[in-house]
Amino acid sequence: MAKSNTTGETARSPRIPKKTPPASRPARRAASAKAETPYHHGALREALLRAAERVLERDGLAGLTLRAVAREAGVSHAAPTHHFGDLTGLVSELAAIGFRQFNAAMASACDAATSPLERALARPKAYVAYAQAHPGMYGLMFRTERLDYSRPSLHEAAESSFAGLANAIGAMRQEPISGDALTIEQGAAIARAWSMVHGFTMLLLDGRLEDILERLPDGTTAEQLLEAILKSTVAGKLPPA
Amino acid sequence: MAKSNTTGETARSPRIPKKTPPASRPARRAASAKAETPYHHGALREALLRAAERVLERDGLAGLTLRAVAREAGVSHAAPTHHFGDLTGLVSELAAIGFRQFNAAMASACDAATSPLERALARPKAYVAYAQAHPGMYGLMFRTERLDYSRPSLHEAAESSFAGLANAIGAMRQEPISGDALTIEQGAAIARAWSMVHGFTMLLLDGRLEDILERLPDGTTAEQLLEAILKSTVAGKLPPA
DNA sequence: CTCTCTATCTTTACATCGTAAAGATGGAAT
DNA sequence: ATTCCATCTTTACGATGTAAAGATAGAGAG
Repeated sequence: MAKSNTTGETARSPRIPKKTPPASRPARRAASAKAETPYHHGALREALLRAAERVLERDGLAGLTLRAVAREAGVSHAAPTHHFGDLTGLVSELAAIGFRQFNAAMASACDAATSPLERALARPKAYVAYAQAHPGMYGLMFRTERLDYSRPSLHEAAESSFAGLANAIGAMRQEPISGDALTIEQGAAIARAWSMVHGFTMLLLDGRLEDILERLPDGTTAEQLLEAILKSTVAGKLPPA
Repeated sequence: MAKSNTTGETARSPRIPKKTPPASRPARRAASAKAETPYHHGALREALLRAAERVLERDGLAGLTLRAVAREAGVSHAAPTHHFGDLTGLVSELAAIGFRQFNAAMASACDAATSPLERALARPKAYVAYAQAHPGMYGLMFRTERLDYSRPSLHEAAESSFAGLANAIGAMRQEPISGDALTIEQGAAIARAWSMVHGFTMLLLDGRLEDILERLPDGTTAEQLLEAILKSTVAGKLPPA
């Protein structure tokens, strides 16, 4: 039954050029401009991750297999093993990339906001927008059971995402969130905001909100529904302008 | 790539005894008291579904395979094909059972409530409680991508679950929900309630609320956190006692 | 400059899975 | 009593994850 190998990870040292990284291999592969898949050396790890993201968004979670990624990158089916050790490893590193993209999208949306109302709506709207733009990635991050959060990259990226949420809630309540202690009200506020947006996103991606959307006036969009939810939630809780 | 056979379904007529159903097979398998797996005849379909639920709650979603279910039921690995046609078929029928259990749990919790506050909290609390008691089933119903909602049993059970939610929201707002048209406020209220409880449940089952729970006063439980969320959400929106 | 080492990649192999198709079996209808 | 056919088993095939052994080529030592 798959043996549940969570500790795997064969890669001894992921091929970091120690000396003279540039111009050491002069003319083996025509520089690296058009070399999508640098045959035996170079940046296979990154190429595999890019290939994995392509496969994921093209074929969905079920299509994201070690062999499909290797095919997409043009290498043998066992090549990913040396870089990620495991399917769990590859998937976890890709999820870490997803969390970083996700955090960046929300941060930039936050920066663009001006009024308090905008600042309150910017994050959740960016949250849902990212999931709609990258449904495969969002599913990888929140639907898969095959993630190894003990990996530093994934742990850090997910932690950073949570910290961003906590800070946003703290800012909205005008009381900075401490790093190591929360009141029950603070915890409830954070959990409520995250639960609502995450739940909305999952239900939306799963098509389960169609039953609601098609009963709303003419062509109401999911974004409008989300905005209605957010405004009714945030009503009266904003700091005075 | 699995060919995505969604239409499969071989079963021509699922062996419904047309005449003289009882006492027609007198003493082949020692009645049906201790006969867990009635060899060649009887209720293999139901036995498979029971076996599937056992496998699911024991080994999780990843362990729920056609062959594992067949092993658990003590039949050959191809036997489920004639009853469910497909892994999608088996999984969808099991999910339908899950939805029915789920609906029954929430209905009985609703009936037991007396005060308006209790009535408002009973459903969401029963929702989360069911998911915690049957994490495999809840994951099957809401995490799997391999469900076929065109199957009548699953469609009906899921629809009934949604109707129960809509009615509860309508009762709380003291304005019965129409079957075919919703105002934006009604849709937002339904989507908000569902999103929040579903999101909370998913985050809780995925262990993602641990970061919050361990920062709360001493040993605050998930139930207490949920109650704090619900009370702050429902504050001032209840009909007068 | 040559030789060896070793990380990287390929090949081969195996258990498991879903699914299709053909063979066996036994209750039920004629 | 005999035939039929739904049900179950057997066999087979392609796909997957993973382990292990073989090939390759860049890097470092002499």
